[in-house]
Amino acid sequence: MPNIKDVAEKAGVSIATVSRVINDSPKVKEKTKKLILKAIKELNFTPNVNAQGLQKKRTKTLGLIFPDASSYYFAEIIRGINSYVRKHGYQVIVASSHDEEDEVRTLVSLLQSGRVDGMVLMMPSIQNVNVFNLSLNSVPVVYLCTGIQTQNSTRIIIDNYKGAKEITEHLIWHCHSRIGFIHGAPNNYDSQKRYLGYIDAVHENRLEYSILLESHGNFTEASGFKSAMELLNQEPRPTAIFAANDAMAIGAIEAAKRLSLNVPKDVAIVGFDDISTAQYINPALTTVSVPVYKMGQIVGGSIFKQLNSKESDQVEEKIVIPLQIIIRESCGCSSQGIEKNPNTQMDSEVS
Amino acid sequence: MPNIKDVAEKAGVSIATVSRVINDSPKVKEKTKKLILKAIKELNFTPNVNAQGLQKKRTKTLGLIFPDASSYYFAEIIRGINSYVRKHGYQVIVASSHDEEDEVRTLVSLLQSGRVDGMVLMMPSIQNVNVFNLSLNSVPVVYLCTGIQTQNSTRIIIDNYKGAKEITEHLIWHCHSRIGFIHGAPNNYDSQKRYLGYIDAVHENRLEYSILLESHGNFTEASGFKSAMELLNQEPRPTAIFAANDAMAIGAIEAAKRLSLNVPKDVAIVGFDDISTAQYINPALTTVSVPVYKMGQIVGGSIFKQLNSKESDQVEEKIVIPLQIIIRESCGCSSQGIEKNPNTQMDSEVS
DNA sequence: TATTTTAATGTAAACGTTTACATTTGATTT
DNA sequence: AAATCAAATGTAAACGTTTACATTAAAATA
Repeated sequence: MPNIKDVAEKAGVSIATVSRVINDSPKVKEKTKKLILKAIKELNFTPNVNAQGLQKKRTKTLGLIFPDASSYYFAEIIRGINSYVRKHGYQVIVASSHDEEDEVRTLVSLLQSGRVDGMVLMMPSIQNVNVFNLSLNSVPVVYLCTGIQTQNSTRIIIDNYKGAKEITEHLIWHCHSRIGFIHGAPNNYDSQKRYLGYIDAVHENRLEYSILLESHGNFTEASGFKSAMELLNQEPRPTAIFAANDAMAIGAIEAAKRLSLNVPKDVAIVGFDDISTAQYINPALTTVSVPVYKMGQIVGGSIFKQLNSKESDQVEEKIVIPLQIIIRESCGCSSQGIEKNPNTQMDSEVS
Repeated sequence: MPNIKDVAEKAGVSIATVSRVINDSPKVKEKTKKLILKAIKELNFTPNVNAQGLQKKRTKTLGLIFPDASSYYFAEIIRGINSYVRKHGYQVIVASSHDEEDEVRTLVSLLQSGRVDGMVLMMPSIQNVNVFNLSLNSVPVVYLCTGIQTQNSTRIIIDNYKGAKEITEHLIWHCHSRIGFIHGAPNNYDSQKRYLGYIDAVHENRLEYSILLESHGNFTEASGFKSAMELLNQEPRPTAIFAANDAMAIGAIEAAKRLSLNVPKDVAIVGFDDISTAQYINPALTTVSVPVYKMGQIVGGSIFKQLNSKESDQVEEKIVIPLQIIIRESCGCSSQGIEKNPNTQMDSEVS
């Protein structure tokens, strides 16, 4: 594999000059530049990133850490981040991990070893907050969908609260008064915020409330099935269920079918996320759409902003991404959307 | 950030000895080893990977290149590869790209720049075969789901042919005699192999065949819809359709519904891949399941095998992964599977 | 033309490791 | 106790870049 020295020899210049054209420094005569470019092309030379990284302390690599479970977000967000970031010549290292300790270890080692210039951390679980403020100083880190707020880092979250409140209000608009809620995994940030949106909508509209209307899942379809079973076997049973994510909503729909209940007539069911399956199940799922791909762009943008700012002027930042509720059939609106509730736009940002 | 020198000073030894314990060389006295380990822990030292990579010419990083489109495989295969590879202390760089040229550029630069020790290349499109044999010599590369066979590289493919043939035969077992086929993207390797399986099943069973039974999509749901429309508007219309992937099969089901045809009564529809949506649509989709996660393991294993072998004894290898057909409702079997065709196990490997 | 100024290029040290080789230490044999 | 050998450690060069500083070449001024 050719190195900078080979290029220098071939072009009849010093390696410093070659390095200058690689990093396109302005101070190289046009003629020599051409010469060097030609040599580079002829030798098919590519600078060694390890050597560059060693010198510059910049690797042009970003690290992403994702929870093992949420493979739907996974693909889309990676794509979003990747497509944005590659325009700037950056690469992306991904690491998924199940347990949190594992995750932190990976994270710290990626950063400390100089492998990455910045990190994106998706950490929806809210335990072990303290593990963090660790050693991430001076390295750009973006926290995605997490309750943790650390100093000098940016946090990007989706407007869970507003989305949940609006979709609950949509159910209320359908004249439901006993609305059940299925929680996601315990300690999960998103789930908790969604619950807050639900409960506020319920209270503000003076609906009936009881602890019996709450059930606890863990974001899987199976847990949604089980939780819905519990809710629907009560007397009187809820006339609507809001599950903290789509997978559980789908499980809930199965449960309703199992109990020979018609969705949405006997019980309306809505979810959160707008996973691709949502539009295909029967009835098509009314849910809150999370613009995962766009999120990727925002994440990338934020990292670069941090990368290009002085250490001193790094500020905490919190970016809230607005969501949109998607009306389909499972809420009781017809599939053609004739009965559509007009009050579904989201523009403010509360969380 | 502390470096090896700091550790050496703190432990009162030379950097060479520290390096030895980092790479756990056997020739360090137990006592000094303990001393050094302690210093490492106290300083919270992590070796700089750029410096290591520069010296050792090993980065402990693998590159994955994926086509931009197939985001379903994406997540699962990454997870599989990642989980396998991290046990060996490796990281994974992902790059997705739409056009092929882009892809090749990324690939070559990743390799030449010393960023990765090996590559996984998912390249289902069969054009530009020549672009390849380029400069990938001596670097472990695994080609995934591609028709390209290069020297000194491993190719891992799924048993498209057998899966397609079996699912077609399943339709024949249901007494269908006019079976339509919807092609995937032009030049796509998987699609072509699946077509071969289809056509052989049709011919071997002496079914009616006509070019009118073929239609061309591009793997998207929309294209499946359009292609199915063409097929179903013919007279006499096919009584069954095999789409080269699930997304198109789902589109085809929509098309049937639009034409007020009952699936599977009026027309049976089957797909390929077993994407997660497949089990939720109505009717649930009969399809061929591709064990994506397991594929990841196999890929990782193959890369390591290459990494640990001498340059000389690298051999071409072709690994064929067996698939399994999943009987659901859209073929005409009842959802309980009472009518299940017993002849659905796959054990041999032909492709 | 001689002198100053500016632009272009070159020299060499640094970045943080690994490792062949040299040296020291300690144990074993005579 | 001296001589030999093995084990443990240290020294220094190398990996391929970047960049501050030094030098040379070219242009502008006197």
